[in-house]
Amino acid sequence: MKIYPLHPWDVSTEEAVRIQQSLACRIRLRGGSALPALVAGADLGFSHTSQTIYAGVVLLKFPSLELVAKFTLQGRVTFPYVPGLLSFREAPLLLELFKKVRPTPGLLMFDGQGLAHPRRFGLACHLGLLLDLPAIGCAKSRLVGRYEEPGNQKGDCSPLVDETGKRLGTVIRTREKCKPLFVSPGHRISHDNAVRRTLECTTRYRIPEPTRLAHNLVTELRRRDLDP
DNA sequence: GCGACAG
DNA sequence: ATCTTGTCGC
Repeated sequence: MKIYPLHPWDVSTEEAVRIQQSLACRIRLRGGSALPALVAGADLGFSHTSQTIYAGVVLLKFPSLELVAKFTLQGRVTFPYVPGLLSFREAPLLLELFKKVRPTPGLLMFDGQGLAHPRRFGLACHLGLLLDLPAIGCAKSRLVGRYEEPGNQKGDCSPLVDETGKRLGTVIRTREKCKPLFVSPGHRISHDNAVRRTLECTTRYRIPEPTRLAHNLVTELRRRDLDP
């Protein structure tokens, strides 16, 4: 896949914030109505004993969600975890891995926020922009925004809004009796289509298949690399 | 100063 | 994120 190198990664936290502020205006919140043929899920796994990190990307056929390819790569962490700057910690290795991914999927799903970010530029926005593809952020918890608890049935939604009342994303009950998911557009997709695609990618688990399978992939890779 | 804070 | 067995509930 092709990557658009819009900025350096070896930066300070202050520079990282400025990069996010300068790129946020390039995010497009329209699109995603065309059915993708393939959906990609990406995730990272960390080691507790070393600085090693494991990246994984899975390609699923859509809408059948049949797994058609897996890609992995390991590297080292070079940036600390700072709420709001997650992409500077995770995106470098994921981008390296995406260079190996083929064929190019029509939609990307990430474990983290998209628009629902302090500067409206979460991980899904950052990667969606650098890969220039529709992207969705599917986070397991809230970073910013307020919301009312969604209903208890699978598919029940509640808007996530900022202090002004402007929409940042959607809180979705993807499975009964489980904590909801925080879904927001990453790039080239609308709120409604981000919600629609997320639900279409969700089966019997709380986490949508793309990111769930990508998470399983990096977890087994890490354990096969540390145990033996 | 205190609480909040994606992974 | 990561360390962990059983266990309570559907």
